[in-house]
Amino acid sequence: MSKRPAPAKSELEIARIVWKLGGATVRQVLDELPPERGLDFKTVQTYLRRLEAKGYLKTHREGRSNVYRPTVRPGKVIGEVMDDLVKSLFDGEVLSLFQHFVRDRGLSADEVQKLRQLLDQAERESQ
Amino acid sequence: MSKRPAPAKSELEIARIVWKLGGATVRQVLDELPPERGLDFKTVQTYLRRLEAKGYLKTHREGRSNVYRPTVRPGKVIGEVMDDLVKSLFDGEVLSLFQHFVRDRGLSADEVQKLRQLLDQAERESQ
DNA sequence: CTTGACGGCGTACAATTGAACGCTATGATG
DNA sequence: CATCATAGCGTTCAATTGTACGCCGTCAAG
Repeated sequence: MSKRPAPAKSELEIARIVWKLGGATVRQVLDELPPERGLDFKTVQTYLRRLEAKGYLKTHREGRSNVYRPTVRPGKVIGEVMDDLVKSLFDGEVLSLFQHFVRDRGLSADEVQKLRQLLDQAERESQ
Repeated sequence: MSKRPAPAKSELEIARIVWKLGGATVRQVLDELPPERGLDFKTVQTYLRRLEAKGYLKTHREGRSNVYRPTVRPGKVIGEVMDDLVKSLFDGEVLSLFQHFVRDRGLSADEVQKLRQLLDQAERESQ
């Protein structure tokens, strides 16, 4: 059960692109990044290598490039990151997190409405 | 407008205690930490000093101890941290974050109900 | 074939983070 | 008063993170 090291923030940014593409080379990830992000090829390469080392991606050779692909469901990774954050910022109470958004930060009417829909839907599906 | 450096995770843990107490000495923070956390006095001291350096706390002498107290509203700090996270993990879409909880992670019936209440209340207050 | 571009792999390197030590001043106690 | 514990302040130190460079092999174009 020895946990993988948590992904760093920049790593997550990269991982999300790999998830979106299902699998990708350094170049493909780089092309997918907003240009104003201004990351170097080698930098992206490093992040991908690190994600592999941490166990979030696996790689296999394809031609002269490495193709990286996910080994863990995105939802699971995001879940781990969020749980950790909720634990350290909201005493593990998801509701406190929601409270922050609804009360402190404030949601737009549109967001509120969409959130209601989400809840209705989840309820219908789960009963 | 030069932003304060974001608080690190351990720092936030400490800051939350200061917020809860309204102001605190190293010793008071230490006493408030769960004992299994196992942090040393000096370590807590370091985190408090760092929070001060980053501009989240100010300190003044009281007897032989320093009392640290907040300089920024907790909601604001949490807001900054959350915004950053939502940006890097959900493309800045708060709704995607909610989606993660409602769909992927799943909320208990109780949590759903409480969340609905939050929404109702917010709506009533804001119109 | 030679050359140049591209990519892999190892390495670098400063900043930040997590955690704590040592020296020193000071206030409480025998 | 002498001693001891406590707290401050400056420092340390390894690990992680953000970002990238250099060397080396290979494939494609002249």
